[in-house]
Order: sequence, then structure tokens, then C-alpha cells
Amino acid sequence: MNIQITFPDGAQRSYPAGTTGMEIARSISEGLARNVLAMQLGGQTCDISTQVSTDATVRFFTWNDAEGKAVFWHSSAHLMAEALEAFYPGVKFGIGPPIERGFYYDVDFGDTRFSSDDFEKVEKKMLELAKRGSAYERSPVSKADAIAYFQEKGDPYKLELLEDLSDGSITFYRQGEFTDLCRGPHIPDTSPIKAIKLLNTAGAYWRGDEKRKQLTRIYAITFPKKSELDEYMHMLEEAKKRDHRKLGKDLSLFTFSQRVGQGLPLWLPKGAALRERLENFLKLRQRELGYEQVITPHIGMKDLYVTSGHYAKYGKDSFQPIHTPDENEEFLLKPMNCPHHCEIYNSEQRSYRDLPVRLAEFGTVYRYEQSGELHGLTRVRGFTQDDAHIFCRPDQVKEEFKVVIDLVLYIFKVLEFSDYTAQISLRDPNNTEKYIGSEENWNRAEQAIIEAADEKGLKTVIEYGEAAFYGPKLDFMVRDAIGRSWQLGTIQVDYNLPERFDLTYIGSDGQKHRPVMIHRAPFGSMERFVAVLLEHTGGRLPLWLVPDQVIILPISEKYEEYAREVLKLLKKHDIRGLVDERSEKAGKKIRDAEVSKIPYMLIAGEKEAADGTVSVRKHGGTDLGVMDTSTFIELIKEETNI
RNA sequence: GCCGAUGUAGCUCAGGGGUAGAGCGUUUCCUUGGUAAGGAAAAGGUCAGGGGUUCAAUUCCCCUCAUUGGCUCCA
Repeated sequence: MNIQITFPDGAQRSYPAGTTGMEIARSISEGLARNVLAMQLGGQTCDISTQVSTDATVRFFTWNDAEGKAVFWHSSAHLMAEALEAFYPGVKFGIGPPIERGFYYDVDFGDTRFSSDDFEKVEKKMLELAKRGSAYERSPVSKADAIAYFQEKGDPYKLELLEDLSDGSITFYRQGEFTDLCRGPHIPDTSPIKAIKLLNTAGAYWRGDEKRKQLTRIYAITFPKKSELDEYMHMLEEAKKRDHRKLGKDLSLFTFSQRVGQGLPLWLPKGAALRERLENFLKLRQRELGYEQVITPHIGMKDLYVTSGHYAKYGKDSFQPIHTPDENEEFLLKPMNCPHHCEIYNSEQRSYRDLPVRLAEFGTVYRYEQSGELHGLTRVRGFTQDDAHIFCRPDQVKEEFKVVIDLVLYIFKVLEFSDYTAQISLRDPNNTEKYIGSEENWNRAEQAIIEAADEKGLKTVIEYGEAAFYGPKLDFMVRDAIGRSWQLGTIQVDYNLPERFDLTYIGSDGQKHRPVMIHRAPFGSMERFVAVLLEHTGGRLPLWLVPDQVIILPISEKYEEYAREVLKLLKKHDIRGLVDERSEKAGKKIRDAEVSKIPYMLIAGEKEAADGTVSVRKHGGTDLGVMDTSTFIELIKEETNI
């Protein structure tokens, strides 16, 4: 009996029933047969050795497909486990999945220590095993047999995993000496794994549960070619150069001090000026959009946070209260600005005609983050939010929300963040007691966000269980240099704080009504935003933001006077720059200016001094030639006009 | 907070039981130059902090702090 196989391009071929994926691949071309790693059969990814017995759609995966890579890395994880077992008999294995780049395996080494010193021998062993070309053999097992196997082997983790599996759906995969509980699929055999690198180890709680045993997670990556591994390692090196912590140091933007405390950034003059420019940029836009700036203190009475609900939720896990000589007095460092802003709203009676009231503040807040999760400027304990709270009528929520979305997108556009994702965070439907506020309000808020995002044409992903405890939110996430995703802009609807603070406005009916609150921070925080901006630009900040826009390079001492004159003129036009007065050759000065990423170099020598011109070189090497100083000033003005 | 790694000059790093080294940077002098590194000299260090072992510790051991890769967490 023959079966019809349909390929992704729509072509069809017929084969005898029971033909394997590999045979089908070979019938297409020898090259495909050599490179194919797995296949998709009727929507399911499976081994290439699978026999096809009914009409089906088939797609082949090679290293060039994300699916192919995932299978390759999953198989590599098994190979690593085999190598580890060879060195450490009796080790127990948790899970070993592929990840976005590479794979990991969680291992319980018992009393043995495993660290980066042991990487090399494992890599060597893996290569040796890979060369044998052992097949990955799939075998269905009964649940009883599976349990018996791992009981015999003494692996409690696999036994626990087995508990959740139903009989009949369990398969083992074996390659060489190693057998693992695994759904698959896998590559045909180990031979395509040609380049292997163990990357790092980490402690990882079994099943992500802090209370359970911590296993050693080994991260690694493999490739079918040595050159691809080299390329990958090189890419990692390059990414390191874009790390905002390095750039912040190189460009003298910020620093940390052990004596001030961990996670408490110190902004250096250039960094502070950069941040101020960003703040002014946003302030200007917000003024146009009807925001009013306010200023509130860094501390507030404990009662304020009891009222807001934050104390009950986070009091114990945060910075501890501040006491005054008056023993009844207790203050808290503010972990957010909303309660203060609510009190400002409450300071006068509001009419429906006054709404929306939009209160904005670059508010510095303090949060006790666990020491292990602090990271450069992206995760700190003291930071400044570009915060604002919009108090509006229920009928204005969606419109206000849309305007805020526009504001975020405007910022992303100006700063050329094109690679962002928008995430709608809703309640965890299985754990609703985590949240404060009524069911009805939550539903309304969630609906408003979904609709506003939809009407703005935003491509969003919905995450359940990611909402704040007081309301759902829309977050904008941007990736850093090494692919980690950070939340920047955030917009949150809140029906709860208005209740708790008893916020009201007088409606057209003369009655009191409850306003709705929207929290929003388009940058997220100044710290995190600057960090991500640095990594995005690799330190080559846009001209309007960069600390030093221009450096003037006199060819020799004789032209320093002229260089200073030019600088004076530039400063008159609000152009930021400096003169390199060192006794170095032009080549050296240019090199140093390139390294410090200054956008424009003005070379001033005999000819320029005589004619009142400058010779303009852009960062990166473009020579714009000689021009009048006034022409250059116009050029800068044009480019900084945002 | 937990598991691992790291901490040596302003920066990047080497070294190693007998009180420290390179490159870059800085300062000074020579050089006065044309689009990515001119030459010479000098200054600069409680080898993160504390304790221990030792005749002797920056080096070995322990603790603390900080940084860092993850995990957990993230208002």
C-alpha cells in the first residue's frame, strides 16, 4: 500500500507505507539525507527514523532551522550526560533541555564538586563519544519498567518526573552507554556533533522551587562545525564589549562604591548630564500632553503604605522602617511614588471637568532586591522612575491608555529601538487571591488594556500570572547585548489605589465618583533605560544625547589658540566639545577620539586657522572635508533636531 | 538569599610561601606633526577587608565584603 507525502512547498510524492523519514529525505537528495536532523510529521516533531504509515505532511529540519538546532542541542545534552556519567558514576540527572542558544543539564553530583576546571575533560570525552557515531535509539517502555529502571539506577529526579507521566506515553532514548527518560526527538546519531563548549555552571533549584535541593546546572553549546563554535565565541566576546557596565566605565557615566552600598549607582558628571537630557526630552513631550510635574519626598509614613496595601504585601521583604526620636513615628523609604501622588490628588476637590489629572515626577525609589540579582544599572536598589499617574474617569481609560502607548512608541522611535516586544500581563487565573481588588474591576482593567493595545495595532503577547498585585499591565521589553530581555516602559491600570485612598471626583450629576488611575513609565527607570540604550548603541549614542559631541584636534601647538576659539563658538551654540591639547600627532589624537566614540572630530591646522574653517571627520572614518565653522554648526543643529 | 567563579596600579590583566610585574592611561621632557598608536623618563599598589597556619602570607586555609554567571525573586 502506498501513502501520499505532502511537502511544505505543496509537492506530493507517494511512498510505500512504513517508509522512514530518512528514506524519504534520501529520495529527495543525498545532501538532504546527510544534513537532516529531525522532521515534522503532521505537526509533530519526531525522529528522522520514524516510519510513516499514513498520508501525511512532512517537513525536514536541518541545522539551519531553529527546530533542527533544538533537536541537535537536546541530543547534545544526552551526550554530555553520558560523558559526565563516565567521570562521575552514580550522578543523578534532573532535566536537560535545549535553550535558545545551546542547552543545559541539571545534575546532582552528590558530594563531588564540579566546576569550570572540569570542563575541558568533559568536552574531550564528549568529542570522543561523539566520534563513535552511536545511534540515538528510541524505545517505548511501560511505566512500571521505567520506574524499575530508575529505582535500580537510584535517580530520584527521574522517578519524580515519571510520576506525572501516564503509562503508554513513556519512551527511553539510549546512545552509547547512556539511557534517559525522554520524549525526544533526537538526531540519528552522535556523529554530527563536532564542536563542543561547556560554558558555565550555576545552581538551579530542582523544579525551580527555592525550598528544594539545588542541582548543578551545566550550560553548554555544540555545533556541527568547529568554525561555527569559533564564530559563536567571537560573537560572545563582541557582546561583552557592548556591556553597559563596561561602557559606563569607559565613557565615565556612572560608578558604584562599596561604601555607598551595592546596587546604589553613582552618576558621574557625564552620566548625570546624559540622564538630564533624557529627562528634559520626556518632560517637554509630557508638557505637550498635559502632564504636570510634581515633587514628593523620598520617605513616607508607614501608614501611607498600610493604606496603599504595599506594606502588607512587601513590608517585611523590603528596607526596614526608619525610626525617629519619637518612638511612635515610623517612616519607610518610598518603594514607589503612587501613594504620594494619590495624596496630591486628594489635596483638593476634583470635578469631572478637571480630569484627567496627570501628575509626573522623576521619582527616586528604593527597593530591597536580593543581593544575587543586582546587575549593573539594570537591576539596582535605588533608582529613578520616569513616573506619572493619570487620574481619569472610567470612560477616559482607554483613550488615555492609547495616548500613553503612543508616547512609549514615540520614545522608541526617536531612540531607534525597533526590536522590542509588548507584553500584556494578566492575572494568574489559578491563583486569584494573590491580587487585591474586585473581580469586576480586574475584568474591566484587563479588557481596557487588551482593547487599547489592539486598537493601536501593537503586536502583543499575553502572559498570565505576570500582573502586578494591584492591576494588569502592558510592558515593553527590550533585549540587552547578550540576549537577556529587560522590561523598560510599563503602563498599568489600577482600580485599587483609588479605592484605598478614597479618591473621588464630583460628576456632572453632583455625586462623588471614583476615578481610575493609570501608572506609567515610558523609560521604566532612568538607570535601566540608560543601560539598555548603551547596549543598543554600543556606546555610540545619538548626537543629541552624547556627552561630548565634538573634539577639536589641533595639528600642532601653534593652532591650539584657534582650536579654543572654535570651541568657544561651538559652546555659544550649545554644542558640547573639547580640545585635545596633548602634544601628540594627529593620527594619535584621531585614534583616541575614535576609541572614546566622539561623533565628530574637527582637525584644525594651518589652512583651517587661516580660513576660519574646520576639517570634519565623523566617528567611524567618514571624511566630510573642510567646511566653514558656521556650516558645521548648522550641520550639528540639523542632526540634533529631534 | 542559594550554587559556582572572581577580587593584584586609574583601566585590562600576568605572577606566585622570601614584602610585586606588563600594556594602556597619567605627569614631565624631547618632538610641532594632516585623518586609527612618535620617542624618553617618572609617578602610581596595605595584592578587597579581617583572622589563622608558617621563621616568613599578596600567594595556603577560614570568615566577611564586593563583583560576576545562573537559580529563586522582581512594587
